Amino acid sequence: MTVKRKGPKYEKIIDAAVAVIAKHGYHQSQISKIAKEAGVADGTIYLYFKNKEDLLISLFREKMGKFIDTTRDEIEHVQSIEEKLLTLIEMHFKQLSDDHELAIVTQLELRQTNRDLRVKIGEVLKRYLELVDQIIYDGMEQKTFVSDLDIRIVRQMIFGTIDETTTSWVMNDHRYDLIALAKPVHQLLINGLRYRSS
Amino acid sequence: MTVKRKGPKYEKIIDAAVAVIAKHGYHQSQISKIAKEAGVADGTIYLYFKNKEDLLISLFREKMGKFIDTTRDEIEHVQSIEEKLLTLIEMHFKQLSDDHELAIVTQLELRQTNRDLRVKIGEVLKRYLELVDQIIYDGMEQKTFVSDLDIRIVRQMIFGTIDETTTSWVMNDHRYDLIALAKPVHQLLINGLRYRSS
Amino acid sequence: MTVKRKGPKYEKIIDAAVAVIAKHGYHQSQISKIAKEAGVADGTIYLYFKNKEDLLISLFREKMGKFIDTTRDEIEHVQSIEEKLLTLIEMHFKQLSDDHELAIVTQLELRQTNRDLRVKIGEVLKRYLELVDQIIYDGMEQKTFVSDLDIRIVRQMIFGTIDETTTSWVMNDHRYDLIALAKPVHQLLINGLRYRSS
Amino acid sequence: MTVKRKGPKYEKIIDAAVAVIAKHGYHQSQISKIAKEAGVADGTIYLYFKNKEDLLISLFREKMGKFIDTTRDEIEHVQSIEEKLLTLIEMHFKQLSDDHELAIVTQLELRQTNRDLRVKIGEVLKRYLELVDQIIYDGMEQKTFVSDLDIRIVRQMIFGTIDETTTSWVMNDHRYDLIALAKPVHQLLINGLRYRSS
DNA sequence: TATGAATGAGTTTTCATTCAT
DNA sequence: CATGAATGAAAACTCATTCAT
Repeated sequence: MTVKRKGPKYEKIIDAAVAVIAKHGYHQSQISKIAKEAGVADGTIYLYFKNKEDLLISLFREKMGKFIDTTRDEIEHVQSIEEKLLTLIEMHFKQLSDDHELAIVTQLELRQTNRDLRVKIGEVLKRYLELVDQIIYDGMEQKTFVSDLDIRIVRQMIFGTIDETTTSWVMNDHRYDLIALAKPVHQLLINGLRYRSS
Repeated sequence: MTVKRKGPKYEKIIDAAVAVIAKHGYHQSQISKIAKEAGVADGTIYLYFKNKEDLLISLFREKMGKFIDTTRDEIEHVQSIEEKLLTLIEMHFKQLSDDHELAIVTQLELRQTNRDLRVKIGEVLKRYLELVDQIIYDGMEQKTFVSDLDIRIVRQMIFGTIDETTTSWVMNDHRYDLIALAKPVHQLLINGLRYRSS
Repeated sequence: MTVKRKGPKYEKIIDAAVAVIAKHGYHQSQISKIAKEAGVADGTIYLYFKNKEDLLISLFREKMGKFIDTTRDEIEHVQSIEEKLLTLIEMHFKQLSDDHELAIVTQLELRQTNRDLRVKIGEVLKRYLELVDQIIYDGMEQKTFVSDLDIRIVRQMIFGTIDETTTSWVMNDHRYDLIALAKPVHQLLINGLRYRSS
Repeated sequence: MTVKRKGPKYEKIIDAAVAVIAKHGYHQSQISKIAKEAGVADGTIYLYFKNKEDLLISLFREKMGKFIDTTRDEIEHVQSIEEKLLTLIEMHFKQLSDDHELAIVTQLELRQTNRDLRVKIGEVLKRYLELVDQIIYDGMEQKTFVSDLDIRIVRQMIFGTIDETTTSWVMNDHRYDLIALAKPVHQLLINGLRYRSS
């Protein structure tokens, strides 16, 4: 039994899942609750998704796919490496600022899943990390960035910083303006901690 | 019914929990499995812990407590701010390198818990983040670090980078030397990404 | 989650509960045993009842409801107060004689439940006691009964006598004809203990 | 391993059981709680009682034994049959009025036990019912009471009425004077319900 | 395509009882 | 005599998934 991966209900179910998970938390998001929110029967979900894990991965894949595509498009439109990094950060913060529910789901709730699911989520994230890697690589190439460092470490600093910043913002109930943090975060990543006189 | 929070079995049960969770994953770590590993009866666990959640929080509190205390002691023994930050990173990497099971549990498995438990884990982590904050604060005071930035952002960069680096290492099955990454990570945080001629 | 309170399985489960409790006793009547007797899965019971307590209360309410309705109907068809009382007693004895399992459940097993459940059972019984009260009240009104006594005491005598008689019959394994006791019990309640010459 | 059935701790444990059951209810009266109330260790209870059921039966036997002995003594001191019945009722109400805790335990809590235990309780009660039977028998002999009725039915009326009256009083939190009900209850049992002109 | 009633596997926790000290 | 730490059996309930309609 193969499943349909499109149709209006496909998206409706995914959006319902995001809404339900954001509102009730991962462990209180039963299939029946998601089905009700989507306005379909429980069984209908299994016409579009193989099982619950498949729904969650699909959710992450669909939402992150658009997230990554949009980010990539924006990055292409700017020239300098430093600006590309700034754009990446801005887009990250902006897109999650624009969709609080999605932010809750990706930063908090979907991390409560089991190891298997998280491995698959990691695979989706790879495409995003490749974006980061490309910026780092180009920056090193043209000597905008220091080039004697392991690219993985740099990637972990950039992603770790962005991710931690976003998670803190979500855990503080989106109380402050996340987008405003893009510039100082960018500056910090570029210039580092060291104080330089003059 | 109040519980005993000490005695040889208290520690034995916590260590058993770490071992079982590291081996089988959070969701496959039933009380009966932990009891068997600890060499006690299921009911004995409830003489020392109120319930399963209490066991997990206690686990985190005990292990993180030592982790934080050790880190603080080491930091006090060095003078310069930059060295203090290096020591913090080194201690973080060293302690988790020395205990792969604990690394798996804190970086991967204990993050799969529900919101309530994670909030309590967050409270334990606060003491660690205060260590970080102190270094940042002192560094800004004495102009070792740039001082025009929000201390929270700096904290999020430092902790996010360390945490992401550690998690990647765990997800790659501890295949490489984590401690060796302390220096380059430290350098990166201090100097930032910018290439500087001269 | 709201539950369905009707359908063929609803009744089937209640009847299974009566049978299982009558046979194995209250404390040996696990949900799994009742489900098996009813020919449904354990989980199905929770589609029709909120929890085990809800099943037991529903059982009592359904069975006692019919019991009371039938009794009331019969009482209405007789004219004199004394006959009404006799009918009440006869109906009580007859209905439990006709359903030994129900007699065991209501007289012995359901009294082993906790205070909360017994309070709710008491509320159902109230409707029965109102029947008794009505007879007493009418009897006093029209001077068929002595009227200078507390109605509560009279009610407690009538109900206490009927209930004790029934319980004894159940505890003696229904060995004798309960219905045959209706007339002498009635006579005793009406005439009292006193010997009256001629 | 045989148990000691006397000594100061034997009584202390029984009294503790009454107090704990009256206060917390039958199902919340764990051995450990009773032991604590009695000021002994859990294990000590098993030096005096075979098991928990044995403790409960012993409790009932001790308390009911005194109850019955006292009642019998009082009955012997009065002459007429009618007065003997009145004395029985008065003693019943008086003794439970004097010990509210005991009243709760015997009327409500100890009835929640399983069939086996209740059978054994029934055996203790037999001695009490024999007292009742004796009064009925003598009353019939000397034509104070009607003599054409089954003695069991009369016993069930008398005991059922007294028991139901007492239980109602306990369930109404001993709010009214139980002893005051002895006379009207007695009168009702003797004279019955029938209104007699002149 | 869609439904939703039915399934049944799986786990935490309590507490009477034991027995080494 | 007395202790109290340790034992381990036992049961209600949830929810992802199926399948007859």
